[in-house]
Amino acid sequence: MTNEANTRQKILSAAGPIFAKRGYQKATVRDISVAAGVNLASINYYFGDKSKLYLELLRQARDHQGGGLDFPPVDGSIDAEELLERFVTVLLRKLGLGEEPNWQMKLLVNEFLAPSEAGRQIVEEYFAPYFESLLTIIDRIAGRTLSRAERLRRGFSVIGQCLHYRLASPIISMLAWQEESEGAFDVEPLARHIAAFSVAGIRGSLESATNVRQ
Amino acid sequence: MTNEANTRQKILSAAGPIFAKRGYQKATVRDISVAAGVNLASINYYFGDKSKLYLELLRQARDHQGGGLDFPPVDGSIDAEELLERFVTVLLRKLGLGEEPNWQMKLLVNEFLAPSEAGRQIVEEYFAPYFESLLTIIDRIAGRTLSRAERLRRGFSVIGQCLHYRLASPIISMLAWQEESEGAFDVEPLARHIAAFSVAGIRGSLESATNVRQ
DNA sequence: AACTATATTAAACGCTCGTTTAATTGCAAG
DNA sequence: CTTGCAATTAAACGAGCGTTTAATATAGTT
Repeated sequence: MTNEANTRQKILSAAGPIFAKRGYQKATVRDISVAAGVNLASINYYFGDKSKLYLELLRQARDHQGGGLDFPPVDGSIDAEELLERFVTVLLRKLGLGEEPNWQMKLLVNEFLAPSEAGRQIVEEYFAPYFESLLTIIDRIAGRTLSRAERLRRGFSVIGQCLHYRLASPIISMLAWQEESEGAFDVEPLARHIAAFSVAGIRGSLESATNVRQ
Repeated sequence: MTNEANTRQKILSAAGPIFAKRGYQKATVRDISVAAGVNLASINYYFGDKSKLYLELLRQARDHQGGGLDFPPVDGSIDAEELLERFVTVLLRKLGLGEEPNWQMKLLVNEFLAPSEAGRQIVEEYFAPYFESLLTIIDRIAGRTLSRAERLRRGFSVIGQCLHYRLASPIISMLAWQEESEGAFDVEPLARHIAAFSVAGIRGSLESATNVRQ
């Protein structure tokens, strides 16, 4: 009993970073067992199989994804534009701009981009509330009632800009090779740009939005 | 001689869609040989190994990526905002919104997101000119001279919005489940939204851009 | 001390993969 | 007809993978 929780926990601790770094397919149970300092067969003994271990880690990541980088509450006391910039800042940080993201966030982002059948629901449970709070910020910036489709498109425009810096980072560093761009893609200036761009975009696309058939 | 080009071509034709659909890792040489109607060993006979076949296909994709969806020339005779909307429309189509993209584009996008050592240069050669032409459109919309960093950030904001619909499509269909959103994410209305959002974003972020330290 | 349920271990199983081998075919040149 | 070379084939190789097994060790109970 004293050891059950022990090796089980050792497996979980070792597997998280490995799954996050290599992805589900390329992460091998042998690597995990070695990193955990436990026998190979222990993984199947405690978790049944590789996929169940992965699912357990995904649930852990959803439930307490460490880091303390939680989005500020969306209340009425703060300027909406300021709120958006904070939202973008936190999201960029969570996505790993500036520093390495923790394995929990990596796992969730991986599932976000290529959901497995089992992981789909978990990711939805994690991201949906954040996305909805972004939509309320957008409502306040727009200043008028938007249709569901209008809100979604503006929300995706914000999220898309942020995700791009995490997804296309190899290409970005290829194109942004100049020394003059020094620091231009650090979190703070980047968040300022995305927030300013988006505030103008949200407001500016309002008049034309009424003409868009949907 | 009559047969050399024959089986070689059969392999190339069969391998393209398979690599595009499954990705490099999950695509197996056995699947390819069966689909091509060719002996398993022929692949190594003609191409050396799996990675060299893949590289050959990547080069093919870069050189003549079919579909006739080329971006319109960026000349001065057309309104810059109109140009941007066309650019976005073509990009969304290339990315496979609305219909299945051809395997050439899929290969290039896959490499774009997770470049292999060998493929990195090929992807850069393909995307760089398109990206630069987007930057000139942005210049005209901005109406004043931008620094390299300012141009890049605005370019990435446009590209990021477009890519998001290809990358996060599973999540998007999860969040946009409503019937009222019917048609709101088809190519044309989506392109109109992204173009309008971006034009406003490009112009609106100009005044604050001067205050951003970089 | 003997028993029992649990935990750990080394080894092997069965499968898939990319690749290689060695034999055979097809065909044009001498 | 025979020689020689390119092309094709069936088969196997060897490595890596997730998983299973069967034996052993450990600790709690009576």
